[in-house]
Amino acid sequence: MTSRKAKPATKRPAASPSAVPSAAAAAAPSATSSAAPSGAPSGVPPGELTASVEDYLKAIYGIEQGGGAAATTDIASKLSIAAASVSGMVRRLADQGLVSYERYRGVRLTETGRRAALRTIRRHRVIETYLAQALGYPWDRVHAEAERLEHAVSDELVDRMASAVGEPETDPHGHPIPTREGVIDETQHRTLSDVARGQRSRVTRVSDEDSELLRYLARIGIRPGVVVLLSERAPFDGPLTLQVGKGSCQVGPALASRVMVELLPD
Amino acid sequence: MTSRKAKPATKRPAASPSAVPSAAAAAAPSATSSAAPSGAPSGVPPGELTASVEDYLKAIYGIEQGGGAAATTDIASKLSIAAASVSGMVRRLADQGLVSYERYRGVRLTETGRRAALRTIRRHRVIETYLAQALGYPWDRVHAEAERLEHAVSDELVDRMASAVGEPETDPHGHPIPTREGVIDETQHRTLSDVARGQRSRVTRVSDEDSELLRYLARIGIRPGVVVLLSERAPFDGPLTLQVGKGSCQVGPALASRVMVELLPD
DNA sequence: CTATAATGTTAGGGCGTCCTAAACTTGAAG
DNA sequence: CTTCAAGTTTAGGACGCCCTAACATTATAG
Repeated sequence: MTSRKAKPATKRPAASPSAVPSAAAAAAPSATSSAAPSGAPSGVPPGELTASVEDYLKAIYGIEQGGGAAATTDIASKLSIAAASVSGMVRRLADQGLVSYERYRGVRLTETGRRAALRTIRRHRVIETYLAQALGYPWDRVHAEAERLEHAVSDELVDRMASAVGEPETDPHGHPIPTREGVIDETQHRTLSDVARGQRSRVTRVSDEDSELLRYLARIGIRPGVVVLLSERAPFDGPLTLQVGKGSCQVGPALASRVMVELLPD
Repeated sequence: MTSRKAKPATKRPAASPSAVPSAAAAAAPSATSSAAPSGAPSGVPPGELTASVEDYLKAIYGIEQGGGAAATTDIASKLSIAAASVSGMVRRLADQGLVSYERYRGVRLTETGRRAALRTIRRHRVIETYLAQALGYPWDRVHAEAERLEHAVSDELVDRMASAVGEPETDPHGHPIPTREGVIDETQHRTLSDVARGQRSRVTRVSDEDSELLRYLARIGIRPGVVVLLSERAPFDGPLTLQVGKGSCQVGPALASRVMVELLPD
């Protein structure tokens, strides 16, 4: 439950007395796990989600962050599976009350689904951070390891790992770690591609899934916290010239779009 | 994301565990089904075993340690599944060359199966040790956590954990940890039940699966390394009286049979 | 050396997850 | 408004792993 309180009763669309608010159904933010006799189709003992389901929820969460509902094909490509398989699974997720779903219209996480997604994301990022800080894992390999471990660790272990590395707020790639309570910073950052010529910016996050990209970024000195000056940008989506530390380098748009930054004054 | 999609079977060559002392291997009399039949790629690149398969191999290894071939029902009860399910799985294990199997005659690990089992056992025990030593896990809870993690960790992570806690030779319950190369101390220890009255012995290992038992053992001071004097033994499989440290206690045969010891000279 | 008990296997299902092929929806372009 | 491509769903399979029932084999006891 990240968005404090959120919508339940407070956010009704004003005076309109028309008591036919469409299928507001899925919203039903029935508190935690308990009964929820009315809306909930079939209960899922929390913590009983399969690895697959957790992967779907994570994927859907990620897609929703960049727009409205998650489309079948987007989910499919993010998970590297066939779109047809997604259709089937999505129905099951809906049956479990984790997503709301209208055929041909995409998927949205319910509050329950969102919480489950954030729990998995927390696990993933805590594990990544722990591996890097406590076990000296290189930052380009923590993702793959966390991808498997996130489905196997207990809440207790995650909490112990988090506290062992000082309750970190971001993972090694700069992504925010949800709290135990499911609160996460959802600020959208712009990427290096959005930075104007002459602008200085500070790297906040980098895409973490591509190991090779991460190794390259490390080599040219780009990691969260580093300040970058975009000194030149070739036209037609050409390469950008960057000043990083006391060196400089040129990067293509594919890389630039994977580096998130915040603009610095002046 | 997890890349499923196992179409072009192009996985890593699965780093072979270096110096393996000769593979006496499956050259045994008429190995059931040695190689993959033509056509269907039924070969299993090592390291691609499912969690279930790893559990079976571990169970079979454990049963073989206490006698010859592993019986279907023993495997079933160790894994808490129906005997019929074991029959089916065992056939699949044989197809993969992990066990040799003769109907109605029980199962034996092949050399390949044995190595796989030991790798899983190494993972399990390294994880247990790491959790206890590096993260302060209580010894009665490491087993359950390791039981899930053992199927998810990479070899690299296991090695890093092992080296972080000083390449331990035993887990927190005293069980020997196989080396990377699959070498393990298979000495059979006697249990407290086998100790004669007046004998002193040193605890070497304790059964690790029962969390309650472990808590109780901790309470009465029994852990690997501790010296115990068996001062009294009631007849008819009755309780034993032990001197542990400067205290004394009485324990029943169920507990005594779960504590492994080595006898001390008088 | 038979009965019967213990043990093991086959038959027939079910669930979860994935796949390909084929049909259907939707939305945008003509 | 029709047409078509892109996106989505259904149909029909497959595989892994589990289950219960029923049947087969082996072991044991009289």
